Parts: sequence; C-alpha cells; structure tokens
Amino acid sequence: MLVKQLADFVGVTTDTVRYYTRVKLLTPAISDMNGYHLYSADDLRRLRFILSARQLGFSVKDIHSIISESEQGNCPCPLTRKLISQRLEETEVLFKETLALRNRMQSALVQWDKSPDGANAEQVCSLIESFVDPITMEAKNEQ
Amino acid sequence: MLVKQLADFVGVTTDTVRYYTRVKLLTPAISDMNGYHLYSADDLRRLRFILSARQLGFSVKDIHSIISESEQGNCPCPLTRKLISQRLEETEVLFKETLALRNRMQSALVQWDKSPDGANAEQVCSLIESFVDPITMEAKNEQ
DNA sequence: GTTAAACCTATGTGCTGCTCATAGGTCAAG
DNA sequence: CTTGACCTATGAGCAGCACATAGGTTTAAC
Repeated sequence: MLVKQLADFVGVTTDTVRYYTRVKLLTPAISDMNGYHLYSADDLRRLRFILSARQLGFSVKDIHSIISESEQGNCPCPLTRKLISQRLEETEVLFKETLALRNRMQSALVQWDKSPDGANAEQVCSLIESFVDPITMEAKNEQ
Repeated sequence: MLVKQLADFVGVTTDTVRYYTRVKLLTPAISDMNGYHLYSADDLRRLRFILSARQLGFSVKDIHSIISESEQGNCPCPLTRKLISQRLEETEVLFKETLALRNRMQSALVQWDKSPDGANAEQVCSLIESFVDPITMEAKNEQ
C-alpha cells in the first residue's frame, strides 16, 4: 500500500502519514524500485491506534513510549493511565487559560463597543492600552 | 538600558525581549562598543503595548500590523477591532476543542477506572483501543 | 511510439512564540 | 592577574503537522 491509499483509508493527509513515518511511529518497507514507502496491514492498524491516542490527547512522544512498552512484551496500560492523568492536568490548564482569554476578548469587545476610535500621539492604540481586564480588577479589589 | 533591565522592568525574560527584537517589534540602537542592544524609554512603552496586546490574543503579526498602521499616521483602531473579532472566533474554536478534549479525557479516566489492564496480542493498548467517546456515540444515535 | 496531462512520490522548509544551549564579554573583589 | 558572578548575542530546538519544490509514474490520446 502506498502512502496515499493508507491516508485515504483513515481520512488523514499524506503529510500526516509521512510525519508519523518520519518520527518512526510507522516503519514501512521501502521499495528498491523507486524508493516509495510500502505500508502493510500492520501499519494500518498502528495508524488507527495512533489516531485514537491523539484523540485522547497523548503526545507523539507518549505514543512512542506506549508502543515501545507494548513491543517489549509488557502491558502498556499502567503507563497509559499514568500518562493520561498528566496530559489531563495540562489540558485543564490550557482549558482554563483559553477560557480566561476568551473572557478577556469578549470583555474587550463590549468595552470597545462604547469607545470611540481615539487617535493619540502618546499611544499606539488607545483601545488596547485603555482596556481594563474585569478579572484583574476584581482581584485588586479583594486585597 | 540593556536587555536585562528592560526585561525585569516589565517582568518577562530576556529571551522574550530578544525575540521581540529579533522580529523587529522592538528596534533598539546597537552599541558600537560591544554590540549590545540599547533600549530607550520608547522601547519600554512599546514593550508594554506588546504585552497588553498579547494578553488580548493578538498575534505578533497582528501587533506588527497595528503598530505599522499607527506609525503611518493612521488610527489603528478600526484594524484592531477587525483583528480581535477574527482572533476571538479562533479562540472560540480552540476553546470548544479544548473543552471537548478535556471531556473525552475525563470520560476515559472514568471508563478505565472500571477496566482491567488487558494484555492482548492483537492490540497495542486495550484501554485506548476500546475507548468509546460518549459524544461520538450520542451523535451516532441521533441519526 | 511518444507526448502530454493528471496524479503521485520524497525531501526540505515554514509555522508560532518563545526557550534552551552555547560561547564568549564585563565587572568587581581578592 | 585571576577568579567568579553575571551579563551578552546568536543559533538551534520544540509540536505537529502543512506547504513548496522537484521530480517520478500512469493513463490516454494521437
């Protein structure tokens, strides 16, 4: 199976398959006729595994570790459990940051809706420079 | 002012200041004695502006555009308004994706809490491969 | 038989916003 | 004069692909 066929099979781009190949998550044979990568049914199974793991937030490095554990004959499940709780913590942080950013941006839109475009020689952009984050203000008032 | 002093002033690392310098958001003079970057009070003001804009989700490229508009004597506010609504849409997408990922990961933790570590020659990791996303299932049942 | 178009391939670079590694300069104390 | 603490600039590295490039393959038409 060539790269395009494999990629179409699971609905990703050839670039994605090539990336996983480059980092050795996939290890296809190489045709000695033309140097093309030749993917097997095992590669297809493994690619499906990779995509499932990515969906659950595992990094490419994590997937490497899990596969490696499995190939050494050990059960990878304990490692999988350990890794996902780490990744979940990180995702929680990212989630909170993204939520906070979204809130700031929405606040800015509301504030700016009432503000005129102000040209000022002292400032680059009056909107940005005069924005006050309600959350930051709240924290200040609690002191 | 040398880079460390400027960085300490606003509470970022010298690497961050150097990065903004490298992409020409800051344009310090260069000492001909030793090649060190010499930052002015204007650079300090501009750095503060950059950090405010970053807090609101503007990209480095956006900030370039806004500063450039301002330096050409135009009021950058209309551009600022346009850009933030674009960035807000992107942040909304990221937020939803992150929320969905967090939910999947939490579901996995719950499902796996009841699942034993299963070693299986056919699979890389039974936990990952047997995980069912409740959201995906829900969508399926609605068809 | 060949020639052109459509489609495929591998490799290398680019992206964002920093962070880290490296090699070397500066300055005050001893 | 040397040692050590502290500073500097430059280049590379990170994640996870996507894109640009140059060239190979296949099919159909002539």
